This record gives sequence, C-alpha cells and structure tokens, in this order.
Amino acid sequence: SNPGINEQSPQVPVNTPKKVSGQRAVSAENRPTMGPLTTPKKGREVGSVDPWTPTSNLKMLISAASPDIRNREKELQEHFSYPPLSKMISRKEKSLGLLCHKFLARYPDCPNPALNNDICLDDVATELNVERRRIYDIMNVLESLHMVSRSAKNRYTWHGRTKLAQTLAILKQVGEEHRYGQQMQQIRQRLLDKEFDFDEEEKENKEMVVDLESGEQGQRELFFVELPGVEFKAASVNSRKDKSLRVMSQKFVMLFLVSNPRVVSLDVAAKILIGEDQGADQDKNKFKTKVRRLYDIANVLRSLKLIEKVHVTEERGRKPAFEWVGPEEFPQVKGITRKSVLESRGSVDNCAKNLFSSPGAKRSFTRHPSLIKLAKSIQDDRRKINSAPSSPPTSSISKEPPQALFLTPTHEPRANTTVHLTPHTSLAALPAGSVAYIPAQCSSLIPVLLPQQRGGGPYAVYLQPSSPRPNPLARPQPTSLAVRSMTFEDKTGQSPTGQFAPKSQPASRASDVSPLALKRLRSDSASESSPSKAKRADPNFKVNKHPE
DNA sequence: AAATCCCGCCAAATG
DNA sequence: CATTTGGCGGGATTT
Repeated sequence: SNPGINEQSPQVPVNTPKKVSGQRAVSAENRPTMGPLTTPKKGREVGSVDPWTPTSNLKMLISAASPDIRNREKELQEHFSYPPLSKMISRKEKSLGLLCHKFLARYPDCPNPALNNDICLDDVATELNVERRRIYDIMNVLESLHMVSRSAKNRYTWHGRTKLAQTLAILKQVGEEHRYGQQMQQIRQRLLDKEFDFDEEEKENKEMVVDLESGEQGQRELFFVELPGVEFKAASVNSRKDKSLRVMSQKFVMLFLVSNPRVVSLDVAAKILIGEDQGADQDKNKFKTKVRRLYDIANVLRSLKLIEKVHVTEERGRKPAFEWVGPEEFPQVKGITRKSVLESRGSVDNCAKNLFSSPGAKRSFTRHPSLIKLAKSIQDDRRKINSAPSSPPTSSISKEPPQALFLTPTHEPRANTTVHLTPHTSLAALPAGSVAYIPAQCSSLIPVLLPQQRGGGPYAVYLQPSSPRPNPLARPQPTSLAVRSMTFEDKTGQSPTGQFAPKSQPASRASDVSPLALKRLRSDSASESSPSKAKRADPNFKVNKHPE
C-alpha cells in the first residue's frame, strides 16, 4: 500500500541505480508502486556508451528545465517519464537525515512493549523507497542507542526512546571513565598548536608527547553497550566487526556527554574516534572516511533531536561542529563487574590478539574460526543466561516518561561529576556495581555485565582495545587552551525547531590573545571536566546555530 | 574551496 | 552457495 511518495516531494525513482551486477543488493528494490511515472529501471546497459550514473541522470533532469539537453534527454525520455521538473529532486531530499525522519515517524517514541514492535527491513526499505544499505545506516546508530535491537535476520525490534535515558547514562559514565573529556582537550590543544605553527615540521610525525606503543591494553577501549534485548537467540552483538558505526556512534555521543560546553567539533571527534593506530598510517584518508561516517551518524542523531549543527570559530576560522541538545540528566547507572567471565574471556582474546595482532599487519583474526566460535558461543551463552534474572521487559525504569526527557538545552553550571584521575578511583567511588573498568591486560571485546537497577535487565559493555593512552595518570595535563581559544558564534539565534538557542554568550572573541603566546602558554588546567575553575566558563565561545 | 554526504561496490558475516 | 550486513571511499552537491 502507500504509493511510497509522501508529501509533495516527487520522489521519483529515476532509474534505479543498479549497476552492472544483476544480483547484488537488489532485493527489495524495484518499487512497482509508482503509479503514473514508473519506469522500472533500465536493466541493461553495461557496455553502453553511457556512463550515466544515477547522478548524472538527475543532473540531466534538472537541466531539462533549461533549453539544452537534447540527445541525452531524448534518450532518457525513452526510459522514464519526468516528474514535475518544478521541484527537482535534490540531494537534500535523499539525505539520511530525512530518511531517518521518515523512518522515525513510523514508530512511537514510547512503544508498548507488549505489542508487535517488529521492524522488517525489507518492508521499511520498500516503503521508504530506499536502498537497503541506507536502512542499515540508520539501524546501526539507532541500535547503538538501544532504540532498536536486532531480533532476527531481517528483523529489528523497536524500542523507541524507552531506553534512551538509561543508555545515555551509561554512555556518559563510560565516557567519563575513559576520560574522553581530557582526550578531547588534548587533541584540541594539539590541533591548536599545529595551527599557527607558522612553519615547518609538517610531515606526519606525531608529537614528542606520543604515548606510543601502549602495548595494547590501554584503558582506551572501544565498547558497545549492548542491551538485554529479549531472550531471543538473536545475540548478534559481538564480532569484532562491531567496529565502526555502532561503536562510533556511541563514542560520538559520549563525547558530547562528557564535554562541558556540549559542543564537539568534527575534527576532534574524528581524531578520537580514529583511536587505534594513529601513527604512521595514512591518517589523511582515514580521517576523511571517519568524518564521512560522522556525518552519517550526526544526521540521524539530528533526526532524533539529540544534536544540532553549529560552528565553532577559532582564530583560524570556523569549524563544523555539533551541539548536544538532548537530555541532560540521566538515571544513575548501576552495574556489577563480572570478573570471572570477564577474565576468562579476556585471556582468550589476548591470546588471539597477541598472536597476530601487530600494528601494521592487521590480521583480521576475525576470521579465525575456532577463536571466534569460542568467543561467540561464550558470549551467547552468557547473554542467554543474563536475560533470565530480574524482571524481564516490564517494569520500565519508570522514572521519567521518555517524552519528558527533553529539557531545555540550557546547561546550567551543573558541574558534571567530579573528575577522577584514575578509573579505579571512579569505580571505587561508584555506588553499587557500576561500569567495570578493565585494567590493562584485557584487550579486545570484553563483555561486562551491568546489572541494571530495577527492572531494566543487565547491560553489557563490550570493551575493545582502542588506542594509545596507556597510562592514564602520569600524563602531562592536556591543557585547555584550545577550548579557550574557541569561539562559538551565535548566528541568527532562532533555531528552526522553535527551541531557543541554548546558551549563546556574547563572546569576547579570543582574538585579543596572541596565538603564539597562547600556544606556548600551555601548561594550565590540569584535570579535564571539572577542574574547579580553569576553563570553566569559556564564554568566548560563539555558537553558530545552523539555520538549516 | 570547503563542507557535506549520497551511492553503491564489494568484502565480511550469516544462514 | 545465496543473502544479509555494512565498511569504505569516489565524487557529486551544497555552502
């Protein structure tokens, strides 16, 4: 049902992009829907002289409005019928963000757990009229926020925002334990330094301050917070492939949750997310790719109204960034460490890891049947067991109705938690269980159970080695100059969504400070997120609300 | 020119 | 082996 096209946007399936491959991801494509202007997709081509990519077709269609397209147009006409050229399809209309919006519109924020919140990939793809691939993108980040969970092969289960608060709470905590705040500062500083380094030493060297080798462990793991998803076998969850999107998304969110002005610039985020080997590898490309992903993630986060696009302006110019506009308060996280399981697993992984994971040679031992099998089964078993205790699905955390989660973006001076210099400290300080901190040794994928407080069911955090920063403490303070030097510009206060601009301090532009002086000055602010004063107020920030 | 980011190839992961 | 997932990056679009 549903003609597919919603609104007025003439979502014309201009020729299905399908390439030569006749069997690729095709599947549910060919929307036979399309009432009037149809045109299935010209199957053939290949040898054709026309390198017409779908894009060029679009371009062509657009140009059709102007007088000069002839032959090509003609050819196209033979295959398709045009939509009202008046409103030509633009890239915007095909954005992930919009797609995500459409997707979200199909489900309630707070679904009734007793109902069939099943999501069928094919249906969605078909109904939204998009390629499957795109749905995966959305699902992946939604999954990272536990708004959905894979229930079976082509299936996902919708959870909406029911678990969002809890998830964010965990992400924030984990982010704090990893001292992401500090890392960000460090990177900002580094970038800043490089900035007006009015000269030389380009190359790709890293700094003198390199942590280097960090063996492997390093408490800078990667993790993927997993949800108690029904006791289905589903499992899914692990696989070291769980790198990227899912994990990246969680990390990205974490960055927001631990940074004080809840603003994260793309480059900084990308740098941190790159983690792992940052040394001699081709950073350039890697960075670019990372940024692309970040945009993808950001788009859905934006659809979720969790972040907004802004710009931070430093002396050097504007940088794209995003600001958190989602919930600011979350339920406390509780959990318990499962040493036993944890350790056993850890050792296994270590073996594997040490066995063939040398920096350069990224032997994807992902393939190693035995190891993987083992790890998997263990995890599966564990998860199976986990879902048993406590009250299953029901008894939502109650707390606040998901809806009410959105408070004013205005972040008041609420010093977010005191900083712990060592994860251990923080851990100790934490009430009951709380997230487990995995000291060195354990490297890849270390499942940790986080028995959730009432009713929730346990959460598991999968840790995975990530990058440098072997010894957290003992690190020269990162300095926060970078932050200080930033300026958020507030452009046209109003925000499209009617929300009012969060904070937007006048900003005294930091221009008065000599860059060089600043640069050389680095030495202040010790801790990260809440060193009494120091960077506290970074009023010289100017945020550029992106009008969209 | 820089910022965005769509598109879809094609390799893992799965069944 | 067929499919399902989903890295990844070229290059088109927007800003």
